[in-house]
Amino acid sequence: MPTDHNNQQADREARQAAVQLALHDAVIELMNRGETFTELSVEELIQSARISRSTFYVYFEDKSSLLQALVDGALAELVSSARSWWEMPIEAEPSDLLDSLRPAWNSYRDNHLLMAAATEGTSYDPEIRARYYEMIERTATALADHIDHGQSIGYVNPSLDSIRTAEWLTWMCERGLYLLYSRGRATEHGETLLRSLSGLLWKILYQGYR
Amino acid sequence: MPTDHNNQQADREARQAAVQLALHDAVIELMNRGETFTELSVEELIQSARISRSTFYVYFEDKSSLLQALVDGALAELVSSARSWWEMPIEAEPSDLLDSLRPAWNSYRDNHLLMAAATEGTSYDPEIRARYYEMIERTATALADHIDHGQSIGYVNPSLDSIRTAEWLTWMCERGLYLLYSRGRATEHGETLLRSLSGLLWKILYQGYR
DNA sequence: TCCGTTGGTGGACAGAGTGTACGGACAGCG
DNA sequence: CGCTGTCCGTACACTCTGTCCACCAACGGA
Repeated sequence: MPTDHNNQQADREARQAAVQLALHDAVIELMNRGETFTELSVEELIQSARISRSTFYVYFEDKSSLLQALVDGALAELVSSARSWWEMPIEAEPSDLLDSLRPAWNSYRDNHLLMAAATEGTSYDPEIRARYYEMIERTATALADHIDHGQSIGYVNPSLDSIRTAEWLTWMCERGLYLLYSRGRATEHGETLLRSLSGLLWKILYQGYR
Repeated sequence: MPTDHNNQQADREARQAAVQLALHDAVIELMNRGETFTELSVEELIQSARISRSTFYVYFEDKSSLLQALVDGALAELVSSARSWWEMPIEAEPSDLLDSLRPAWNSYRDNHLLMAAATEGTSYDPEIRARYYEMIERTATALADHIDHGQSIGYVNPSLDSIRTAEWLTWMCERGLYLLYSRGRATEHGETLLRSLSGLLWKILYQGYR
């Protein structure tokens, strides 16, 4: 009896996952044609995903809940991929910092359409706003902790206000990535910008102390 | 005859300006209640401004052209208010940089609702996007020129790639201001963040050279 | 004063998109 | 075979946008 109930639940989840995957692919395809998620209508989505309107609303309350489902993983992955930066060894050199930024950079790159959709959703969707800003705050907190820790050990510039510095630097990274990828300039300038970012971060945080 | 024609033109412009002012006030009021410009409907706007729908469409093609008219001045003012930074004297000290940032900071603060509307409009409105990004690029270019000039004279860190550095720093400032003001945290944190921003900019650009 | 012109208004309406309800078709299971 | 669950398509009410147009008030000129 309970086993049967769990089986039904598992089946529903599998069906939802399948519908979500079809919609994910539809979103990616339509966005790759130049439309923003904001501009996409539910009609366009269901047609591209080849599901009926009724089915869409069986599994998702609205377009916002679809976006939440689509970006939750990407947001979490971005936060955790930044860990290589915080876990960089104490005796690291500038090239090590550059390498430690790549996981997060690549994570954003790989999910850049959804990340852009989330960024843009912050302006009209309270739930997306909450989730996205939570990601920003978690990243800034991790960076502030990294600064605090580095200052207590001696490899981070001790004159920095860790919280405020972490905020500014987080905003800089997040905005740069959004602008870079949403404007289709990553192919030509991505590596150059990543290197200059790494250089700036090194200069701000570590130069003279590491 | 031409004089008469010019009189009619002037009258129309005066009428348009009056309608635009009513709509500007409506926008500010509605946004101050927590709505984003994106979320505002033309219906809400005309009701708040106490004009008819037909009148709105006599003077504005759509909501986008209203926003363009509303933000053009604010965008131009922001760019020109940053000039105090570029024109800072060569022998300036950290506190001078802090002071030179205030005009732009205050300009953003005073127009923050419209600036937020423009930022958010970049995700669904090509014309707003073009204008807003032009503002960003003009600011980044002015900063890059400032860096180049400072490097040639010797008061800016010569190891910086001026173009890329200018881009990152512009994005940081722009994003910080948007997040600060759109999330209603400026009252508690504005001054602190401005000071930490100034400190970071000094450290990146001038420390050891000025 | 009268008349013509102008500008704003409100109402009507078509179209686009959203979200809901529901009947029909079909597959799977007991 | 009958029942159940799922997906589908259709219909529809609602909201909002943008357009059209008749009406009216105000104004200026003769």
